[in-house]
Amino acid sequence: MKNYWLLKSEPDVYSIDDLARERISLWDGVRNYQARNFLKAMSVGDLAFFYHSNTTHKGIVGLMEAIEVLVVDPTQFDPGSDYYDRKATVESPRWHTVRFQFVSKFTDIITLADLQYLFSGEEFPLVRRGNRLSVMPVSTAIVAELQRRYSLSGVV
DNA sequence: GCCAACGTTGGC
DNA sequence: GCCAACGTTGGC
Repeated sequence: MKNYWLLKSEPDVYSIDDLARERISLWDGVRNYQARNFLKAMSVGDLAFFYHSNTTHKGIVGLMEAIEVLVVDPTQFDPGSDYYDRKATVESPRWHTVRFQFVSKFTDIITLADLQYLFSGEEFPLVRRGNRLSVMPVSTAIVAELQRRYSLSGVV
């Protein structure tokens, strides 16, 4: 059973083009427990929509695949990192994450405005007002609807 | 730049 | 354990 997710990133920090270039990326720096718990629930082979947040062109821009799960986020141990967590220890790390591989960049961005038009906040937490969650599941109903309306290269 | 909607922290 | 103050995300 393949699950679908959506992960937000500010393109100024890390964009779909960065992932397209690097091909593989460790999704480090998540410091929210709900988001982390979703990361921990991912399985190898799961697909994740890549969402550009906090930018002029907000929306889903591509797709990536989980290739390694339950990876200990190394930035939690690095005092020089923005994501350093002094309460985390190597013996009992707090933050686990996922390594992703680039799948596709969509020809056309699925804009936030489109998503707001298509889905209610009930259906899709992404479009819920004030929602800040950076990692969330995407229901199969939403995936099907997106597939019906857009050509989503890489979505099966 | 504003501010809604949280999540976290720390005093008690 | 409560909750006020503070910090952050992210749309607008």
